[in-house]
Amino acid sequence: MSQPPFMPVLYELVRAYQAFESYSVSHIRPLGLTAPQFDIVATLGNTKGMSFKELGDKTLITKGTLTGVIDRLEVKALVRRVASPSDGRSQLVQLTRTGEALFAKVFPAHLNHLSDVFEKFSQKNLDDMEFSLQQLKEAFYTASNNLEEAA
Amino acid sequence: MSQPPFMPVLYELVRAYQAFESYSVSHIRPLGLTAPQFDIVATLGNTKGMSFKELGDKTLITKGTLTGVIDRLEVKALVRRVASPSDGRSQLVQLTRTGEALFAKVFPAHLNHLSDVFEKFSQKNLDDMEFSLQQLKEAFYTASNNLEEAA
DNA sequence: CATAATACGTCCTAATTAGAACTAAATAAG
DNA sequence: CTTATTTAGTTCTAATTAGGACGTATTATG
Repeated sequence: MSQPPFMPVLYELVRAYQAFESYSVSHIRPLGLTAPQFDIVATLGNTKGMSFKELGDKTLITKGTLTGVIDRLEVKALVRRVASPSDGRSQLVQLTRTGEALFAKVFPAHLNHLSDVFEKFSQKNLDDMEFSLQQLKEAFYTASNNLEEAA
Repeated sequence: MSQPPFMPVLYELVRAYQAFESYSVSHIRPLGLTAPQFDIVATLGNTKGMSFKELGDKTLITKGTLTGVIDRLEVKALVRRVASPSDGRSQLVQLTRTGEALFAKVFPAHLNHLSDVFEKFSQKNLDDMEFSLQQLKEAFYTASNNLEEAA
């Protein structure tokens, strides 16, 4: 009946993530973008574009989902699909002129919004957080790999 | 152009959360449950049931979503809706006999699945992680409240 | 007590989500 | 070179997601 010692960590992980999402969205939503849409625009900013595969790896959005998100950004004229010159299966996604303008306006503002959260933290404090989260992430990766090997 | 010092923390937060979700779902999915459905069953286990409001607060599932999740669990005969005796607006959600049996079988197994991840961590290690995540969560809460006050 | 303001859960809509089947293209194996 | 396997992106389905409108019930205000 006693609670395992790792439960508080998982509880706080979920709450912290949700708090971040909620705070982040409070700034993104009024811009007329959803969180995934903003994520895509932010990822494409200052690049020459990238494939669906690469976009998915960076944003953790799976391919099935990504098709729809890009569709909607294309309707808004913020991104465009371009056939890859090197791979006939691959589509490159790029910001349009409009998309670049939005990125230039909105991305710095979003960083500013986020920076308010971290005002009170020292660099050491941030480093400790990063380290804790890395440890957690790695532990889940390791455990996942152990499952695969067992299969 | 230089990256704000808090970006690595946010990056790791998102990755750690995703890694947790992915690992957790790998155990839940084969049981025929989705993550939110499992979350509800786990939350209702060893209780006399609770209102939608309380369920939502505990699981961070918003009301609009919760109605559908409970609907599907009711179809599976794992939970039931009961009118609240004290509040005419409120519905209590309880596990059925079947739901309790599933909880008794599946919840310990899930804890066991999760415990594999944390094997290598000392208690101090876990405490540090929890502290870091609490700090993060609180910082987002504080920043959100500041926004509200400004409005 | 009568009315106003809240609170609870449902319904609706648009978007995201993952996974599986599918088509087309590239790469590996023989 | 030909076949087999793998990979990229689209399409489809079932479920989740948040937010807002809505009806009903409760609580606060006068």
